[in-house]
Formats: sequence, structure tokens, C-alpha cells
Amino acid sequence: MGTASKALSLLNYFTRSQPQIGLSDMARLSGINKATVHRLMGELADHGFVEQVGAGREYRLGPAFLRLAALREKAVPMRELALAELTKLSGLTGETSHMSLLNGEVLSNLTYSYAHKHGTMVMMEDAEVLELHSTGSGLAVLAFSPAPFVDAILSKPLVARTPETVTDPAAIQALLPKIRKRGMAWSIGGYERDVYSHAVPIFDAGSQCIGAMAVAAPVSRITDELRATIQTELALAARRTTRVLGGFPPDTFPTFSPAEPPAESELT
Amino acid sequence: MGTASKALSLLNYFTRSQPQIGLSDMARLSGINKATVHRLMGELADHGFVEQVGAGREYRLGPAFLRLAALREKAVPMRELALAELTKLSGLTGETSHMSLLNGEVLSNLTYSYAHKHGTMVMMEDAEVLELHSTGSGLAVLAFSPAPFVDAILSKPLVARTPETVTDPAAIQALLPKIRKRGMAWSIGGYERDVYSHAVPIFDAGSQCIGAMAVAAPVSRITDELRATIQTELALAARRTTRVLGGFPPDTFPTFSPAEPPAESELT
DNA sequence: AACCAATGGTTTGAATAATGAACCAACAAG
DNA sequence: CTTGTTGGTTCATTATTCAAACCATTGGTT
Repeated sequence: MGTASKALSLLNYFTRSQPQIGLSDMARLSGINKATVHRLMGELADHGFVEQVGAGREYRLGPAFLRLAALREKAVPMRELALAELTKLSGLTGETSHMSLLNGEVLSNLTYSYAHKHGTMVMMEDAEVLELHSTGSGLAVLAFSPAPFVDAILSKPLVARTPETVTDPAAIQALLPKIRKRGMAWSIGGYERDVYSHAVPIFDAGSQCIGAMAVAAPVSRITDELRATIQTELALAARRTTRVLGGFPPDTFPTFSPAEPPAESELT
Repeated sequence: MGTASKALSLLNYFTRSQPQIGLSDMARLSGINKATVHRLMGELADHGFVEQVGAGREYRLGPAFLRLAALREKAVPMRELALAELTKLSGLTGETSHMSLLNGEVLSNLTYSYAHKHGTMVMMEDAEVLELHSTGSGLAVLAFSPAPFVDAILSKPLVARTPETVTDPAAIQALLPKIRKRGMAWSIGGYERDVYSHAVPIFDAGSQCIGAMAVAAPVSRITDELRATIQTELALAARRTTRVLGGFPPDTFPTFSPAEPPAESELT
């Protein structure tokens, strides 16, 4: 791994739950020598990518990202375009919709839209991390990712987020052909209890899967009718999103047929 | 300069007007060897900080910034807090207000708020770059920055954005003590014609100047009354913003006195 | 106080990686 | 067929990273 990669990889240890990291912790987390970490963090700090805060001299992400994110969004208004589709999608389905991007071995949430139609709804957060094996979005991405990548993901220990989470690699592998065939994944309570999630992959200009668009509803609200609405509208919205982002689904990607309600036996 | 710094500095060549840069161009712009640039861009691309696009294989900023910016904003909701103050400020003054952060030798716009009170207003953009010598915000920052930094900025060629821009380093140096004394800078038509801008510096926990908050109004709309309102409210809003961001004005920072309307002779 | 275990930060020669000039191959214009 | 681009690669030279030790400071225990 090159020096620049090392410096950049340090940034990945900052998370929502651990927004500040000290020097020694960072050296431990990254497995990189403390002296090197110190130098790298110093260079990152010089460019505003991290900043040192008060007492413990811990590091946290710096203000440079706000500027660069704005420039990125100006050049490629992914978030804006996705949000436009999500807003429509939430309106049509009455449920929370979101889009997430593949980032290494996890998905990170890009943006989301709530429907304020019901008293309860599935909550999302910006930059929320979604695992590939336990979420509908993750399964959608896995199904349309290269086999070596899938194998790498599934060969690692799979955390059970809920009692319903499927953690058997073989069982997950078995799901993928079905997802590939219908162009849509679903997951019931795999990530959070009582959340029924539908997800469709999103592709870039090279037909590589770069993320997923999804609709998440409380299990209790799901009916055949709502399921049909979600599936129809989500498939359309995701297809439009891929296109509007300049991407193309692979030639093998199916046109989702709404007249194909899932048998109870294939619910997952 | 270390390897990591070189890689990070490459990111600064992407701008609003030049969002895509080829390998050779990047090598020229940065003065770094092409082979090195190639490797560094490859590493940046591996982490999603840049991506290569289609035909010319040019590079542009990658999607990783959206995630990291969201994490940063979650940890330190600068933008959100600033926007809350700006919204109030625009409401009270009826004019466009904005906040920008020092990034190297320029300010980059963090966020802004429009007042929809009049048919015309000063327009802003996210991540817009403001020069230190030609904007009210820039002068406010210069006045509260270390002398070596100010000297470094003013020793470089100063671009005249409009016929009104002051480009004489000595003349600008002469303004700074006055700005320090009153805790507020103003600029008339220095950056864009017909824009009258007031600006107050924002400080961090170490009383370092990190940016500025400003109100920009069309020159034609300025009256003594509006000027007094802007100055009073801006001074208060900026002070609240510094505090709410966890910062402290330096001990020497004056309490702006609204009962001190500028004589016409000190307009700049 | 004395001690211990942390912390952030710095220093050392031996191991490792980055560097830059030259070099390809591909494409375009003349 | 030259000339001048482009993105990308090679390899001896050069600079950086590594590990392990060491400081100075802090906070908690005995």
C-alpha cells in the first residue's frame, strides 16, 4: 500500500460513532507505526482534511470536505438527482426511500426522502453505513458485483444485526441468482427489526454497480398492494436514476415485471 | 513536501470552472512528475477521492467527499449552525448573507442565505472562491490573521476584479488597523460591481481567524439606515456564530458599536 | 509522594517505498 | 511520415517509513 493510500485510509476510521480519534488509537486501528501516523495526520491537517481538537489533541475530520463535496456535487450532481427521484418515490409509495453508494466493502447512505403520510416511518441518516450482507441494498449490490468481490465479502465474518439476519455465506450466495433474475432484492428485518426493504442496483457508465436505491417500510404496513406499488415504482425510479447519472444497466439486467408478486416462499 | 501532501494538493486543482483534469495537465499544473501524478491519482481513485471519466480518461473529484462531508457535518455541524444564523441575518437585513472559511490562501464559501424581500439580490454559490484582497470577507480575515500570512498574501500579484478593486498592497495594509479597531470590514464593488459587502471574522477555539460572515447588498439599496441595521445585526450574528462553533474572539476583538456610522471618507 | 499506565510526540539506523527522466503505444494534425 | 499530443510504464537513484526505543505530561492508585 502506497503512502498516499495509507494517509487516505486513516480517514476511514472516523465514523458516526467515533468521530474523534487520538494518535495512539489511530496507530492501533490502522496498524501503522505511530511515528508515521503522526506525520500523515500532520499532512492531512495541513490540508484541512483533519483538525486537532482541544484537550486530548484528538483528531477529527476537517472542514476541507465541505468544500470538496460542494465541488463534487457541482460537477456531478448525484445527490441532487437522486434526491429528486427519491422524493417522487416516497410520494408514490408513502414510505421512506434512500440511495446508497458502494464505498469499499460497505454501502454509505447518499441521501434519503421521508414520506409524511403515516405516523411512523423508517428513519435514515446521512452517511449511515449499510452492510452488504444484511440489507436489501447490500444484496442488490452483491448480486450485480463481480464474483471475486462477492466471495471476499462473504468470506469474512458476517454480523447478525437481528435474529432474522442471514449470516450463512452459502445461503446468501443462493439468493443472488434470484436477485439477478428479477433485478430487485428484498430483505425483511435483516438490518433492523420490522423493516421490510426493497432495493434495486444503480450502475455507472461502465455498467458497474455503484450502489442501490431502496424503499424501506415497516413490516406491519406491508400488503400485497403496497408491495406491488413499491416494486413497480422503485424499479422505474432506479432505472431513471441510473440513466440520469449517465450510467447503463448491464445487458443482462431484467426489466422488472410488476405482474410477478413474490411467493411467500421467496420472501427473502 | 511529503507524499501524502502531494496527493492531497492535487485535489486543489479541481475548481468550479475546471472540474475535470487530464494526467498531463495535472502534472503541469502541480509541477509534479507525470509518473508520480499517475500513481497518486491512482491511489486517490482507489479511495473514491477522484474518478476517471469516459473518453479522455480525465479525472474529476470522486464520491467519497459526499460521505466524508456528511460525517464531518455530523461531528461538527458548522454549516447547519452557520446557516441558522445566516437565515436570521438575511431576514433582519433583507439582504443576502453568507459565511466562508479560510482554505489556504483563499476563502471558500461554506453556505449562504437569500432574503426574498426584493426583486434583486446578490447571488452566491456553494464552494465559491473569494479572494482575500478583493472581498469584504477577505479583508476581515486578513485584519485578524498573523502578519507573516498577510505579507505572504499581499506580496503576490493582486488581481483587480473590478475597476474599484484595491490592488496596492500598501493601501490594503493601511486598511487593516481600522478593520481591527472596529471589528468589521467593508468593501464596495471590490469583487463584483455594485455589491456593497460588510464582513466580520469568525474565530476558532484558539482565537485563530477561520473565516468570515458577511452581508452583501446591491450598492443602490444602501442607505444609512440599512447600513446601520446590517452592521448591528451582522456583528451580533457573527459573535453568536463564533461562540456556537466553540470559538472565542481574541481579547483584542472590539465590541462593535452600532452608534458609529462610518464617515464617507472611510467607506472602504 | 511514589508509582503505574496511559497519552502525544520525537529520535535512531535498517528496510522499504517514492521519485523522475526516459520510454512506449496510440492518436491527431499537418 | 513527421511532429506533438495524450495516458501510461520502467528502473536506477533517492527519500521515506519502519520498529523500537525514548521524552514529557497527565490521571488514577496505592
